[in-house]
Amino acid sequence: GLQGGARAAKPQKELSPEEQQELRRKINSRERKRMQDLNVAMDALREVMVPYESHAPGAPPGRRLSKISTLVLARNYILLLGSSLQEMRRLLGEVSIGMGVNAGPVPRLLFAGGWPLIAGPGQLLLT
DNA sequence: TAGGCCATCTGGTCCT
DNA sequence: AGGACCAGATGGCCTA
Repeated sequence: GLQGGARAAKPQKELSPEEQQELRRKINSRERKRMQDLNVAMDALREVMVPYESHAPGAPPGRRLSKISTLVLARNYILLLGSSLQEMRRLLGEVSIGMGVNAGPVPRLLFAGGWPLIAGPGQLLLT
């Protein structure tokens, strides 16, 4: 019988060592391409995070963000945007109650200029 | 030199 | 069947 189960599908035809080598080369090449595409996406995200560069945990000024820092910081920033939106809606609600929907100045949203530092040095927490 | 970060290879599993 | 996705292993490079 088939010891260990018949799950592993064996190739229709046995491959010669040369063919095996060629197959490996193709698989490796695809994997490299996949990881390179991932890195292109990571760079695009990094580009949007440049204001963080000098604040990256453990990163001296001018140092590019590591992958992990890029992801953690991006997540934190998204979270911050979410709460900012929530706060903005709350303020807008106050204005419309006090002055009517179409009247009055729109409350100024105060952004501190640049990106808030969410994760300080040594803080790489996913919470 | 130890630790962090990274690219690559590899074998396994999942999906089309 | 073949490609995509994933995680473990390994070795190189760099910095404190």
